[in-house]
Amino acid sequence: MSKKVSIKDIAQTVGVSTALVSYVLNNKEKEARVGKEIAQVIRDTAVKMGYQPNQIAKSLKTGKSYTFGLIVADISNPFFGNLARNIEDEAKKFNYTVIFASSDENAKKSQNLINILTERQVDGFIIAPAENSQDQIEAILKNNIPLVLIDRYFKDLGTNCVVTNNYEASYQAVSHLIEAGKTNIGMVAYQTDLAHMLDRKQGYIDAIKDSKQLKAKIPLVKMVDFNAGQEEVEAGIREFFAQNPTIDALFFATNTLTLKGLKSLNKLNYKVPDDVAIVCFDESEAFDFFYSPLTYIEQPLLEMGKKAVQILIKNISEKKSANMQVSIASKLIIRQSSAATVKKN
Amino acid sequence: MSKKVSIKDIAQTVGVSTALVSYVLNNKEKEARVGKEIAQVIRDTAVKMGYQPNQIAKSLKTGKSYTFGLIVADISNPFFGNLARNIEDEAKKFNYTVIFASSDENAKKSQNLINILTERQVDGFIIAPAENSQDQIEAILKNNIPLVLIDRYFKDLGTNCVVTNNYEASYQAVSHLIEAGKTNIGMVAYQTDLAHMLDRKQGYIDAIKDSKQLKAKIPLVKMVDFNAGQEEVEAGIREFFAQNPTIDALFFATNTLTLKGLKSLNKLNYKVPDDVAIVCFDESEAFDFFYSPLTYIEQPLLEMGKKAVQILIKNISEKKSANMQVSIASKLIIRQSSAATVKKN
DNA sequence: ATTTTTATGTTAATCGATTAAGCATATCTT
DNA sequence: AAGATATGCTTAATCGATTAACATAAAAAT
Repeated sequence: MSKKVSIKDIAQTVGVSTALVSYVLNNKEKEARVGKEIAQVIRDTAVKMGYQPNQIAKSLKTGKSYTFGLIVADISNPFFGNLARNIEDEAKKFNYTVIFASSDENAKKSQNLINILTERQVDGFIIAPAENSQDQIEAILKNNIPLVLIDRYFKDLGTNCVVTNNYEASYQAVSHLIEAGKTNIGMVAYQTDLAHMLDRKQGYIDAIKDSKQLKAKIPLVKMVDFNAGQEEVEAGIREFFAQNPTIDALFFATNTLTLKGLKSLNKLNYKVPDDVAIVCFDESEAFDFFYSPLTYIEQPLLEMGKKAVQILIKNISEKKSANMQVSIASKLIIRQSSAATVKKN
Repeated sequence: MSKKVSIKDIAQTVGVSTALVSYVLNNKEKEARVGKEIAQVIRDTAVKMGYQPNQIAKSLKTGKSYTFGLIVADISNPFFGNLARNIEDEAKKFNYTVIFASSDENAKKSQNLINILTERQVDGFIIAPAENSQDQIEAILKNNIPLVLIDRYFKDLGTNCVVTNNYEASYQAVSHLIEAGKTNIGMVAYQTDLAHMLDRKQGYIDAIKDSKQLKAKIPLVKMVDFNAGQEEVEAGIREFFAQNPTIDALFFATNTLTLKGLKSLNKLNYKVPDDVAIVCFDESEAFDFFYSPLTYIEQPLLEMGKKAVQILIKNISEKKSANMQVSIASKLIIRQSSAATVKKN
């Protein structure tokens, strides 16, 4: 390492104290009443010597790292990748940098990541919490580290969170299927207690129950494990149809489930939308290429990312947890996969 | 912030010096000849008080941040998201943490990110360099900060890099199209001087020229701007066909180009593979759902990510740049979109 | 000619660790 | 018994900044 230039080096070259250099380079000349000429000399010398402040030293002294930790389930999932990108961009506006980490929906990993990031003195966390990570979240709060949950949240924890209107969006999506004439709508969801998933489920259930059109108002939900691979999902769907042969529409709870589900339907030779209509939560580049373009719920990832950062920054600067629960509306994008049933005679 | 527990707090509680605490908590009891009993007391107290080392302070003293910077074009692009994930996992094995940033193929942004990360004292960089960022890379090298380029590289810079065999993979892919009976194979590529793209182009060109089968050995390459949206790509492809009406196969240079290209082909009503056969570099979840599943070049993202981290760690620990150029072979996945032409009569 | 201001700088403590060097005691050697 | 060795712990400098408190010379005021 070709020894980096420090404030001390500049001070020596110019022939002043390090204090002066610090004041000037932090634009505190006014408060510190630094002479105009010497200030200019210091600035010029800093540039000439290629000075780059040591953010680590700065952080140690000021207690602010200008970094936050982003913990998602899996950064390679485009849903989180997109979210991460929006968070990154917004964070940059406030001179913040983001350390990311993937928890794989695993509470143990999650705890480990939180520890690592805490040791690194992140100024705050943005977390899409894994199941059973409630204690961890509470611990962060107790340590007074600013925190915003994103995508998921815990009902009985009054933490900051930014989510979409899971219940309403699901309700609307399912209602749309009902209006399209579907009479046996099943839902495929992840087996989890995470509130956002329960909300989506409840939205589905209530839409079914509230329906004036449906004769059989019996919700049919197929649960699949979070870490289920293609085979498990396929087996689940096969079973689902076996138990409920009259299903004529499926509502998928996430993009990953949808992708595996569609592959399963292809294999099982179900035609969309004639045999089964489809609506799904989240989007995917792939949905545009399915032979019957998918109707999906588009989440406001840009707004969610932005908002999460803004709340976090606010919390950091005001150092009291304002506890904002923000819900941003999703949008149902209607396409072919949920086309109205044509009456056959 | 409920004041964090420091080594000093532990020292006071136990009634020893901070040095002793430091030695014990860093498992240097042997070297420092710390008494067995007191060591245990220190350890217990640390746990009881919930001590978490301040990594920032540690970094300042030791000069190692156990962090590296990952700069890619766009973390929301699944290609980079996947790479990032693999890098994250491998880094974790060495107790490293990753700060990520997206350069948007923009040299100015890239320089800005490099500065920010340098100030944060990252121990090393993994970069998928943007066009015209050669100087920046050289500057990092001159500063003796360990660096590994990934995905892309610069021909005349002897830096560490981990890439796939772009030339050979393209050559093989195009040869496959030729064998499948295609006679007018066009390539759609990004307009850039980045070596990996030139390699892909050259692979295409040479495969055409070396062919024994082809009558017209004239390479046809359509260039598209890096930041081209759907419309520009569509216009480009329309033009491409207008100028070369006999094109019966297209080789796309990246996943993003492919996605836009396929949408364009759909709009222009070309059928795959009958009107145009398709092969593309990179993969995408979407490729599985195209009506004619795509033949594509699968890059070894896991190996690339791992290798990049390993080289970086090695460079960091040995503090001399070994300069390894690693190329890992891609794999051609053949599916319907490049099916052999059936002779019509 | 003092005293007060004003203008400019410097000193030194501090953030939370690490670690070489030093200082007692105790235990061996021969 | 006297020096050598081992054991156990402390001191204090250091990493690269920030910043409150203090210092001093020149200009202005009285």
